[in-house]
Amino acid sequence: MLTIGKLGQASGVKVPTIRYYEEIGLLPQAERSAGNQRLYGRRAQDRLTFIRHARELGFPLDAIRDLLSLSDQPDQSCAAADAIASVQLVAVEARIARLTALKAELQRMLVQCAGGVIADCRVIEVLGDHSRCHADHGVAGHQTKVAR
Amino acid sequence: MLTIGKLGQASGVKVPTIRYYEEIGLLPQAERSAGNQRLYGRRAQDRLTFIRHARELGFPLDAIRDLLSLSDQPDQSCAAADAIASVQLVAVEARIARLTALKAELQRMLVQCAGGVIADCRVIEVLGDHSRCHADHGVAGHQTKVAR
DNA sequence: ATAATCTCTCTAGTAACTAGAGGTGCAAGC
DNA sequence: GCTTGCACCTCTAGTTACTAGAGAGATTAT
Repeated sequence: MLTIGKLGQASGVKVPTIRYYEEIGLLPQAERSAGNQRLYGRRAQDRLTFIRHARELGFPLDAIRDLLSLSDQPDQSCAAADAIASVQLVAVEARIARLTALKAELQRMLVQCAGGVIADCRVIEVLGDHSRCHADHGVAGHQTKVAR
Repeated sequence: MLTIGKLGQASGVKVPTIRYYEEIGLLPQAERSAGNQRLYGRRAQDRLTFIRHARELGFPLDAIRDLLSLSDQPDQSCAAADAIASVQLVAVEARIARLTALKAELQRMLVQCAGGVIADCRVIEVLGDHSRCHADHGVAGHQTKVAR
């Protein structure tokens, strides 16, 4: 059995994060030692590694919760797991597209700004006047969600 | 002079967001009508448009704060504004690189998962066992920041 | 035995808002 | 002139996924 610190080292997840995962029910309540300290076995370690790995692939915790409950039912079809991963893939692709457009606009701003004075600065100018901007990020109409 | 609702429509920023920007000092305290309602002139509208546009390009509010104070000093060199935009460009590029790797891994997971049963599901398997994963997202050592 | 380190709980803070409660202002229709 | 209804006001709390810190108790090493 590992203490929380050892588990953190083994899994690469910080100690407060492990406690947080327990608090929100992503990990089960840990067993406790006589002195009330958390103890973890192999199962908990595997589960935490799963969570960490999924986080690294960008899955939100809610999706991970679903994936975990799926992985507890090995006889079910994996269509649901596929669906979650597909949603994640689409989200990732959307973020990439969005960021690529931003990158182009930032590059154009910087290239055109020859390093003069603020009054002539393309960066400031483009930000202040949408008509100077080539990127299509929907200034018309209502608020568009900013992709992160 | 515009009321906050009109300003929101004109700028594409939601009303509570405008109040929030005022609260954190990104917008100055608005003038008030006799009945204590906020009123905005051309300057405030320009400033808000600037903020919105910068947000759309992914700048964090702190960077926008700096850019705004720069744009109030038209005689200064624009090197500082360039630097802020450069930092943002680097951050965007890093996020793109990160997300592109995630996308590849997700695609691989999905392609290999032929739609059987959870027990044989590549999605679940890859998440649970890092050695099955081809993506380089640093499972060794300590926690890596997850790019958004 | 004591010091150092680890762990415990609890609260609060982060970014950038969003949602809701409960109450006032104001313009238009009748 | 009055009422209806929308827009506005303030304030609190919630969101995501944690992180930081205080103050106290548990383990481990010397």
